Amino acid sequence: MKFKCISDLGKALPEFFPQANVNDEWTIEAEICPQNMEGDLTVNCFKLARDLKSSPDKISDAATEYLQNHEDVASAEKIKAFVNITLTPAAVMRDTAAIIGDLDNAVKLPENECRRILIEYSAPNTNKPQHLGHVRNNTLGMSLAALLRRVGHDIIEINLVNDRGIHICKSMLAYQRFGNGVTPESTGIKGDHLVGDFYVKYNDALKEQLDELRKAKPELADKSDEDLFLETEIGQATQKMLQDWEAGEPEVRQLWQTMNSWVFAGFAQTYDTMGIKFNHTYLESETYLLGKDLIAAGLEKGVFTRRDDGAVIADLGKMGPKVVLRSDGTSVYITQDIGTTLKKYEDYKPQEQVWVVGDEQILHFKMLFAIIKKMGYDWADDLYHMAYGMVNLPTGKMKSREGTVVDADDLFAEMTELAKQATLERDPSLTGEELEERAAIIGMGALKFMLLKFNPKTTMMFDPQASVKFVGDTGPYVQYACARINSIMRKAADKGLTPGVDVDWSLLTAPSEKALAIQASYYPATLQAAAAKKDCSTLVTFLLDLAKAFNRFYGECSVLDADNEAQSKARLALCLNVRDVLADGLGALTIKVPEAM
RNA sequence: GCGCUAGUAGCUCAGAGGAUAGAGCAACGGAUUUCUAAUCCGUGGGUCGCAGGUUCGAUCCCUGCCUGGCGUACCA
Repeated sequence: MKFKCISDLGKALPEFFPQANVNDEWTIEAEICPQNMEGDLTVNCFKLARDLKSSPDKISDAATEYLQNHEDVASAEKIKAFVNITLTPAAVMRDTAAIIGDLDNAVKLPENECRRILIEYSAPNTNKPQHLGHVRNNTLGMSLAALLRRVGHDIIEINLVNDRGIHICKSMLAYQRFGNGVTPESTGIKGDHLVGDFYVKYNDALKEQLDELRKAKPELADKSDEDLFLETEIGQATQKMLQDWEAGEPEVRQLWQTMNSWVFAGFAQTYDTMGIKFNHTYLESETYLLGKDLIAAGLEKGVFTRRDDGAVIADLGKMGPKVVLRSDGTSVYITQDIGTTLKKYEDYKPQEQVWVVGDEQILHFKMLFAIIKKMGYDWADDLYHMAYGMVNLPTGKMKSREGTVVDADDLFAEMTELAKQATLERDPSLTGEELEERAAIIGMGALKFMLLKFNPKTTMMFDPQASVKFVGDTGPYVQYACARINSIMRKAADKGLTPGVDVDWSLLTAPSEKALAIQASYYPATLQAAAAKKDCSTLVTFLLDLAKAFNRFYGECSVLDADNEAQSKARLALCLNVRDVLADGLGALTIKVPEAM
């Protein structure tokens, strides 16, 4: 399918082995030959043994003999049960250019495999600004959306903002008591940060009252903060505020509206910096009552049962019983999620729903999906929790109490500033919008790339010192490869050099040229595999490998100063294809490419 | 206790049963009158947590153990 000699080999091999258990659809794959081995591609015959019902040794003998006589093959060498193939330069370039020259086509899934997928991510609370943990979530969510969209799926990006509840009332209460009527305008502080400051003030005040309480009543000293919350004056006042909110008390509602609007304005700015555009934002204040009716209906149908203590539960077999409605009739977390899951289904009729949510909620989502299934919705099988690990710092976990939380906006500003300094070092003449834009692209590219490099499920370490660099396995490394190609293109254009239509691929014989073309040709398969696994990190690895292959080529082969003009044109054509692949891949991760660096 | 998850170079991480286990950073040594050195080339660095098992072949699968993280709410 990809390389002609490999697909020919796939057709020919079964003829050598009449006992083979294969049909006409049977194909074989070649891998890129390891660096330390002689060859361009390698066929692993161990893997073919089962289908061909013969020994790896005999298969590799047959494959080697067949390939040695193939017109595209310069040499084929058998080592153990591997066949290492060196292709003729013309064959390499013909086969790879066919793929990368028609990227759009190569990358898209067949229409019947394209689905409508709803992805929910970010899901912040409106009581404080976003931090590094949100940045990982946002990056994973937006990149997954872009990746799936690139292979042809119809993607809907959803945010569900937690804008109500006791924690929201905490910042509101602190503002009432200590706010003196300040606003984002009067202080010049970004709205979400201003509200977050009051959340901090609240916790300080609460801690003070808890300390006093424990001093006054030594018998309570061992109780947890949670247990003592309603024993404090401020705790009671907060509880009262939540009740007033639920009763629709105008003054509380007004304050809530005002402070939330500050936070939303702040979030909008954060999302804009990252390049996030949600198709829709649900507000929990509008959805938090949704699940209750469903529970009542399910109770009648026998999906749920009422326990002796009055709580409604779902029996989830091995996972045990799960309370879906408290004995006082109020909702729990999962009740709302049941409601919003159905609401999202009704609103968008997706064929698949994805939640980008931390891995501490794995069990919660298993239960949610089991409940939806139990309620009789077959599409419950197409619900997917993309669980990702926490972000730790060299000092340990991020803790707001210890002030170690890395703020999202601060981080963006820092990355951009460092990118700006690095950019100015190379080109001091840059100023104004061009400088700002380039710094933003490089800084944000470095940050997103760094976060996407890790497998989503791993608990990752964020080292501010190391993460802030732009050398090595970084986004700017890949961007830089693109910038180098752009520069070559500009100079080529100055000389009136264009690839033209009749590229003579046979002129590209250097090992680094062949390796570059072969690496690039694996892009569509890599992209589709990453999409199938919902894992951007494999694409990141691929782009690094490709950029590395390009930089090696760059050092070895001159485009503008080649042996002759035909070779220059061929190399230029190769470079253009590579740049398209790199830019396309970064685009599928929502990372932009600067024109120059 | 039970469940999930991780343990790979000094550090951060890749390695969907296959070759002599890789990359970046850090260390050391080289490359620029040359299409951008945010680059390239090289050197050193490993009992893949430990012990068994399955297999022609195990970092990968199975079992047990050790160590860390998370979960096990009528919290979200």
